[in-house]
Amino acid sequence: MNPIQFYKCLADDTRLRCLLLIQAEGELCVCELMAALKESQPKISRHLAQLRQCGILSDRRQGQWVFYRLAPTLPTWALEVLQTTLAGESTFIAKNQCQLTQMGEDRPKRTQSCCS
Amino acid sequence: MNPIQFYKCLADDTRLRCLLLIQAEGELCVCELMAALKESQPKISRHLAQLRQCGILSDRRQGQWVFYRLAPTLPTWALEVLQTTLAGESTFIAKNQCQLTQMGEDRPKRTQSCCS
DNA sequence: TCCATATATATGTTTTTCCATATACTAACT
DNA sequence: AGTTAGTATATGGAAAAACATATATATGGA
Repeated sequence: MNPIQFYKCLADDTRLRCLLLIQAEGELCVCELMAALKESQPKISRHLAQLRQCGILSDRRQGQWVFYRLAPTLPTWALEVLQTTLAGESTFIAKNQCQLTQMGEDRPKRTQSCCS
Repeated sequence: MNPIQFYKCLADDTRLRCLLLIQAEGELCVCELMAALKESQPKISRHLAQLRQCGILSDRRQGQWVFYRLAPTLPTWALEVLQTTLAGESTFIAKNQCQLTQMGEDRPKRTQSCCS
């Protein structure tokens, strides 16, 4: 993981919020991030694609939804950077977490990967 | 410290090298960073000014030289991010550190801040 | 005046965003 | 099974915005 490429990924409002939310929640799909950030679908999708191509996120499809999580191959130092940021600036995504919970029953249900 | 502003500062090759070098060495002046990075004076100076304006670096003048160090007001999480990066990607600045030592006796001498 | 550093302007490049459209999957109906 | 409609996500292309760099010039201290 090239540190410049990594930090360029964190240096955008949309991407950093997505990353910290995914880190806090474990796994999120595009429509959940749209709701949490109140941003358009292409915008969210574009940034997630960039994060995936850089090796920061990995995705899995479950039916119509695509769920994103932190890539298991992410170097330890990069994971620590994300954890440190979330711990030190937890208020940064507070509003987004609130807006995520407001989805209520509209949030897609996760099925375990064993029997999807 | 706004995390987006912070990460934008790290998301540039020149700035990240300067930051990690300063962190590794404690304190460096413009001409030392010019030698370590083999970059022009205005380029180095401009990036250092940005890092200072963002509150990541602080400077002190000693004679003709201006020394930069990490700002004492830097939030803990931001300092930890820098430390984690340096520890995890120490080879990133290896060549720059080598080029810095090649300055030899041309490196400006530090006098303690008490009697500058 | 000389040296180290800072800044202004202009320019070229990268990044971000928007709109439209394409793909992938599901459900319902026949 | 095949067709149609609906939902979720991805992507191509163009316009706009942000960023980095080079050259020239200014400042400030010895």
